Formats: sequence, C-alpha cells, structure tokens
Amino acid sequence: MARHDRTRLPAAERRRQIITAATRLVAERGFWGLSMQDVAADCGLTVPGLLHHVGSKDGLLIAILEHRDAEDARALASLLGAPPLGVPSPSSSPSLSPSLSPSLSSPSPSLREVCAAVVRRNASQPEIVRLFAVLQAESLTPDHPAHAYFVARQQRILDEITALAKAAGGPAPPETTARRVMALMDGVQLQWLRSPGSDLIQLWADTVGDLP
Amino acid sequence: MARHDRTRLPAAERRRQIITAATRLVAERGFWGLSMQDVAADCGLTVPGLLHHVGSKDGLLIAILEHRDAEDARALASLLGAPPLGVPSPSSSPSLSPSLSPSLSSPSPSLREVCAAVVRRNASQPEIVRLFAVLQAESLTPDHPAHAYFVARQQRILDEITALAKAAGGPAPPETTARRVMALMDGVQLQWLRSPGSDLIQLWADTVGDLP
DNA sequence: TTCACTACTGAGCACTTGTAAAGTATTAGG
DNA sequence: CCTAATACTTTACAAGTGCTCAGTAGTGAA
Repeated sequence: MARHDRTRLPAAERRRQIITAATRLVAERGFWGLSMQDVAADCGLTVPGLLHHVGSKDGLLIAILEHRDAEDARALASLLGAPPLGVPSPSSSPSLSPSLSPSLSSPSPSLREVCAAVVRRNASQPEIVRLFAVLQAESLTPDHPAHAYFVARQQRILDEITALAKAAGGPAPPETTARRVMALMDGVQLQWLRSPGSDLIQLWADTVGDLP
Repeated sequence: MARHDRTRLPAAERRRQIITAATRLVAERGFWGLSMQDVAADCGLTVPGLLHHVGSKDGLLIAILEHRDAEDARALASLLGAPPLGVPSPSSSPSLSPSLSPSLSSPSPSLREVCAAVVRRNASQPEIVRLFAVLQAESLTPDHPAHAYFVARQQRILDEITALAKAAGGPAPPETTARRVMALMDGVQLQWLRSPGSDLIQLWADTVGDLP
C-alpha cells in the first residue's frame, strides 16, 4: 500500500476521519470482524499510520465509544436546553446522565416526549443505531473489550428512564416501565434495521401504545 | 496439532458435537470472530478434519441454523401436541411455522401462554438465546451469510404472532401487537443476558404487562 | 481376507492479522 | 533559515485465516 499522494492532516482532523470510518465498519462487521487494514485504507493511510493515532485496535474501539458519548452529551444539551423540539440524543445510546431535575428552568420533558425525540434522532442515523445494535450483542460476552462499557450503559439508561417514569407517574412501578421502554426501543430498532423500507418513527408510534 | 489419541466418531455424532461447540463459540464471538481452528480444537480434531464434515465456514453456519430450526420444530411439536405445559420453542428463535390452526384437537394456546412457554424454555438455554442475539445483530448487513435467513425469520415470527394475536383479539391491530411482542421479547432478553443474576421468567412477567 | 468406504491427519498454500522499530517528509515556531 | 515536533511510511515479524490436496488408518460388508 504505497501512498505517494501523501495528504498530511492535523491529528484532530485525522482522528475524526478515522473514527467516522471505523464507526461505519464496526457497524457492518462488528469489532471482532473489524480489520485495521480496512480502516486505514478507508482513511487513505497505512496501518502503522493508523496505529500512530489510536495505539491499538482496542484503543480504536475506545475512541469510537468515547466519541459517541461526547456526541450524545452534546445532543442531550440541546435536547434539554431548547424547548422540547431540539435535536435529541441517540436511542439505543441516549446518555441522559447529566443532572436531569436541576434543569435550566425549562419544564422537564415527559417520558413520551424524550422517547419521541430519541426516535426522531435515531431515524436519521441508522449507521449509528446499527453500530450500537451490533456492539451491544457482541459485547455480551465478558471478555469483549466493550463489555463493561455496555453493562454500565444499560444501567445508566435504565436509571434515566426510571427517573422520567417516576416523574410521569403511571400504573406500573417506574423500574418496570423503564425496562419495558428500553426493551421496546431496542427491539423496534432491530426490526427497523432489518426491513429496509420501513420508517422508524412510524414503527415506534404504532408499537409503543400507551406510555404513561 | 498432532492428534494421536485418534477417536474416530460416526459422522452424525461428530456433526452433533461440532454444532454444539460451534454454537457456543458463535454465541461468544459472532460469526466473523469465529475461527475454524477453535471449533476444531474444541472437538479434538484438526481443521481439515472439521472441514470434512461441514465443507466450509459458511457451511458450518448453515449447519448450525438448520440444526436450530430442526430443534425448534421438535420443540414446537411437543408444545402444541401436549397440553399447554410441554417444552416450548426458543424465544428469539421460535419457529412456530407449521400449521397452527389445524391442530390435533387440543385447544390452540393463547398468545400469552405461548409467550410464557417460549420464555420458560429460553430461560433454560441462555447460550442459544445469546447465539441468536449476536447473529441477529451481526447479520443486519446484507453481505452476512445469515442475512437472508434472519430477514425471513423475522417475517415468519411476525406472521405467527400476528395469527395468535388475531385469535386472541384485542384493542390494537394484530400486526401491531405482533411487533410489540417481538420487540419486547428481544429487548428483554438482551437485558437479561447482560445482568448475570437476573431471572428471565420474572423479568418477562414484570415487563410484559397487559398482553391481550 | 479382501475391499470399498470414510473419518481423519500432515503439510502447505496464499493471504491477512495486529503490532513494533526505525526512518522520512512535512509542518510550525523561533 | 534552522530546528524541533510530528504525521506518516517502509519494512518486518510472528501468528493466524480459510481452505486444498494427497495420503493414512480404522470400519463394516462381501
């Protein structure tokens, strides 16, 4: 792989490019199926060139997930900061962790609204949703480099939805509602990703039924 | 890999052993992450020895899925044949395809009963559930050898649940109920697989709420 | 006992994997 | 212009990939 059209990029920019490419590839093949060579080729550099930026294959995965977390936090900010119409955070991946109740005076959005917003956002980025779907399943085994990450993530999301459900108040206990919402979300997204023509927003609206 | 304790097995038996081992490994690493060498080692033979039985890596995957289909059909038979307490078919994998209405005189079980039975069975075989969870996500990309299989499977399951829902009758349209049930099932199973101590049966009972 | 059959091995192919070491070319700051 | 930092390449490696081919050893039937 001789590169003579050497385009030298500043580290930050190259890193962003790498993460974008790697995200797409991991979504397609999973982490075990990911090859550094493919990522490098996609970025127009050699494999050691790639390793110069991410250190190792595990390092690359960590970079991807950290980038996602940052993106989610950003998206959350605009979700909570703006009136309930801002761009929300990814679904199978919403990091609603930052303080929820001490909001900036705007009335905290309802569970239904948050879900709708998350769904709306995810509908626009199937690649990311697929990334999380694949990684989430792959990381079920404890020796996967992202195992701990996804265990923590599941707990975090459940806690977040539980808080929302508690605020909303409903017949079922909030923890139960949380489990149900999360399960529905993940399940519907899988169905969506597998039927090419389908519309996630419509699918969710149909399926969700009576949320509190 | 010198094998001097050559234990020669009849083809059927060896094949069964291979499929069992491969099932476990695919559940752990996915299909992309599966190595023929690992499977061979697990069975106490060499890689060409393994290939003698399954032909190729893709052939191995096909064998796994076909074996699962057969198992599911068998389980379905006893589910429908016996009073609603027989051993049912796997959840993320229930092949309820054979004629459902022309049953053998026994009253066809309700949707709720079928779900409960499926859940009961899956609770006893987390390895299988994980296999399907991993493969289902991995095969989202169209060039995965099991892609078509899982597309067809999703449609089949949706149709089957729809039929059950139609019989049960409820407020929502049967197709919607089907999507919801399938999504819930897949989602709850993911949660279950990720929390080591949890009990799937309990989890399902809590989460499912008001099925028709 | 012989013979066809078949489960299986050993060696090896052409290739890809992730990673290390060392060097080169480009850029930024003084 | 010079120098330090750094983005990147070349080369290499040891191991692993799925798979083929040619052979060997055990088995059941004639």
